This record gives sequence, structure tokens and C-alpha cells, in this order.
Amino acid sequence: MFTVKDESELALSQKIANTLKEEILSGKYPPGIRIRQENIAEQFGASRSPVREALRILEADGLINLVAHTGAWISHLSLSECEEMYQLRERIEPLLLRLSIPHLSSSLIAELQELVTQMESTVDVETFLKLDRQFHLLTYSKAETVLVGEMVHRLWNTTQHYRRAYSQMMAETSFKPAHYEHHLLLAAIKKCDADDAERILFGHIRRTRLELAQHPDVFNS
Amino acid sequence: MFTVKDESELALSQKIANTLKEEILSGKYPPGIRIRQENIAEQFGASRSPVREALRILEADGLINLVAHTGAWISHLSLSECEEMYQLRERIEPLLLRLSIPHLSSSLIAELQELVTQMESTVDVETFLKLDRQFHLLTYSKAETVLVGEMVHRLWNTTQHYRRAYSQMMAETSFKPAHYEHHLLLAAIKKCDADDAERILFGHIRRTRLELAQHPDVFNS
DNA sequence: TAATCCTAGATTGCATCCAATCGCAAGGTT
DNA sequence: AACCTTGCGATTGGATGCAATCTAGGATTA
Repeated sequence: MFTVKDESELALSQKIANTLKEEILSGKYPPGIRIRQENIAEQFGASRSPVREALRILEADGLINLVAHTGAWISHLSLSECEEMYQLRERIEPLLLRLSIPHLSSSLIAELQELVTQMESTVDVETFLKLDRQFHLLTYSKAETVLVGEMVHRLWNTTQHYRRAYSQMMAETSFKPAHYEHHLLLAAIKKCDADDAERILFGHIRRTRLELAQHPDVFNS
Repeated sequence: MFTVKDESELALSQKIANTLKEEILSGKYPPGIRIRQENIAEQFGASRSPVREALRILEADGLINLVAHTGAWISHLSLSECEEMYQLRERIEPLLLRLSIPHLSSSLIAELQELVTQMESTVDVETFLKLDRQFHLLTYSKAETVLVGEMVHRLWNTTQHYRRAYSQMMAETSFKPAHYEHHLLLAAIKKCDADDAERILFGHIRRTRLELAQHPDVFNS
């Protein structure tokens, strides 16, 4: 039997970490602001002990920075750090895609097709962001890995704020290149051509990195 | 002025984590055995609070596994997980090398040369392991990165036990291919040929992965 | 005999209390 | 006026005690 670990049987520190993570990624806590242990404890009706452990977990996920005797801040990447993250993504995500492609079913590919169509027809940035995330993570979903998948999720989480900023920026000009790349990627996936898919995905992420680098103002707020 | 963070001003939980990490990597705690909070606390003359946070840090580094209400175990990779780690290394370390090569001084290259020579003349596995680690990390040392470097260090740490097992295994046959690859890598570095260096390093790690996969018995202990 | 249940001890998780440290503002010095 | 010192309030770090949970071993039963 396959039992999913029930949320209720997790340690409190884990539950706090999970909830905080959602809130950070959703933008409730913007990058750079400080987190106070007592506030969080109060918010969850708990003491500071589990909160402190939760903060350690979030630090490990790269979502916050802890400084001894000083406090915790929502981590914000500098331009150069963000470029590093994207360079990591350029190298790792094509690998994950390669490991996933052989196991993608035709019904899943139909889902991907649907997502590409939806992305083209939306104008709302937040919706596009969500669909884009769904699309890419779905292409990776059949990789029979543990660690590589986790790592990619971490990379997506820590760059979430900047993908949002990038999307808002691009919304004023055009998403066309992204849509073209999504079509090409989908075609390569349909052909089960892992080499081609890797190359297109690499370029897709690289282009984003280079465009972000031309808008350093995103990192000053 | 450049101030290195003094060990003494770190939080106790960080110091415990650092020490435990060394001990785990050195093999004092072999993969699979259980860690008890009270024992660690006693060992450091501290209470369980900082120990618990230290364990969270080590979990984030992938060195131990925590299960709620149950305990902590030194993590041990399965063969397939180990292969994943090596595939990650194949993709990321060439990137880090590329970012480092332009900044390598001639004196540092002389050091690298010396390490290659020393590796060829040693027969002791533990010494080889140390020199090999020094050599590769030194080739990466001038990369002006934060996150990529950290990630590579993590990958080296979590595969440490298996590199040891591999080396002991190879000691009975031959290290010759590794030595050849080290020479080629050094030559590419001297020429500042990042493309070539990336390719050689990729092959170097890949060969190790494939040889490890042919000795699954390493993972049964 | 083998499987199941149950209890005692051990171990982890969380709350509370106290100590250590930091940041900031007020006051003093050059 | 600019800089440095000092002390207080705020915040984090660590120790202890107790509750919740798990593991191991023996007793019970089919």
C-alpha cells in the first residue's frame, strides 16, 4: 500500500516551515524584510522552539538568511546571485528533462499542449506565471529521480520572486519568444528527442537570464 | 578590510553542526547508524536545544535523515541516488570550472601540477582521496560565485563515503585513467581552454559514475 | 510455532524560563 | 559638527522540565 505522509502527523516545526514557505513564495513576505520569531510563534499559537527549527529548514531551502544573535531576513538575491541560479538551472533542468522524457505518456503530453495554448491566451501576469511553472514542472514530472527533482524545485523556489518581476517586465513588451520556445520544446518532447529538448530548454533559460541581466533595476527594491 | 567570521562568534548550534559534519565525513559515523540527541549534547557539554538545530542544518546538507518522533540517521545513498549525485556533478562542476579558469594564477597552476605529481606517487588510498579533493576544489577556487561553489561542496560532501569506497576498490586495479584525465585537465587549464576542460571533467566524473555502477556491492553494507 | 497485543523504558517534541547579545538612541568628547 | 562611548530595551540563544510518541521485549492467543 502507498501511504502519503499525512500533514497532521508531521512535527509542528515542519508544518510551520511548510506554511511559511507558501507565504513567502506567494509574496506575502517580500525579499529583504525581517522575520521575528515571536510574531511567527504567535501566528501559529506555538512557542518559539518549533519556530526556530522551522527557520532552520527555510534557511536550508534558501528562502531566508539567519544571522546569529541578530535575526532572520527573507533572502533577496543580488543580480549576480540570480545569474548564478539561472546558470545552475541551465545545466540541471535539461538533465531532469532528459530523465523524464522517455516516461511521458500521451495524455500528459496533451496536458502540456493545453497549457501552452492557455499561456498564449492569457494576459494576466500572475496566471502566466502559474501556468509556466505548471508546464515546466510537468515536463519534469516523470523523471525517476529524488535528488535532482528536489534540487530543481529548490531552484524554482528561490528564483520565484525574480521570475515574477521578469514576467511583469516582459508583459509590457512581449512574451513571444517564450511562447515560440514552448512550442519548440513541446515538439521535441513529442518526438522523444532528448538532445533537441535539452538544447531548447537550455536556450530558454539562458535567454531569460540575459534579459534579466539587462534590467538590473529589478534588484534594487 | 576582509574579516573572516571567527569560529568563536558563531552560534553554538553552528559549531556543533560543523564539528559533527567533519566527524561524519571522516567516517567516524558510518552511513546508516543512528544518532541520539542526548549523546551529542553530552559530547559537547551542551543541552539538546542547540543539538536539535545542528541536526536540522546537517539534514539540509544531506548528511543525515530526520524522522519525526523517531530519530536521526546518517544518510546512506542507494546506488541510484549516488548515480543522481554524480549526474549532477557532471553538469555543475564543469560550469564552476569554466567560471574559475580565467582567474587561475600561474602559481596556483604550479600547485595543481604538484598535486597531480603527488597523486601519481602515492599508494595510500586515504592520501590519494585527500589530494584528489584538494586538486579539484583548487581548480574551482577562483570562481567568483557563492551559490554554485556551495552546491559543489555539498555534492562532494554527500558523496564522500562513496568516493572512498570507489578509491579502495580501484586501488586493487589501477588509478591510471584518473591520472591521465588529471594530466589532460591540467593541460586544458594551462591553455585557458574552458571548453576542453569542461569536456574532460565531464568525462572524468562520468567514468567514475559508470565504474561505481558496476560495483553495486559497495551499497549493501 | 508464529502472529498479535500490550506495557515499560527510552527518545523525541514542545513550552517556559533565564542568559547572552545586539541595535539604537542619548549623552559626552574632541 | 562629527565621532565615539555607554546603557537600556528588544530579540535571539540555550537549559530545563514535562508531555507525546515510538521501539523493544515479553506475555497471550490462535
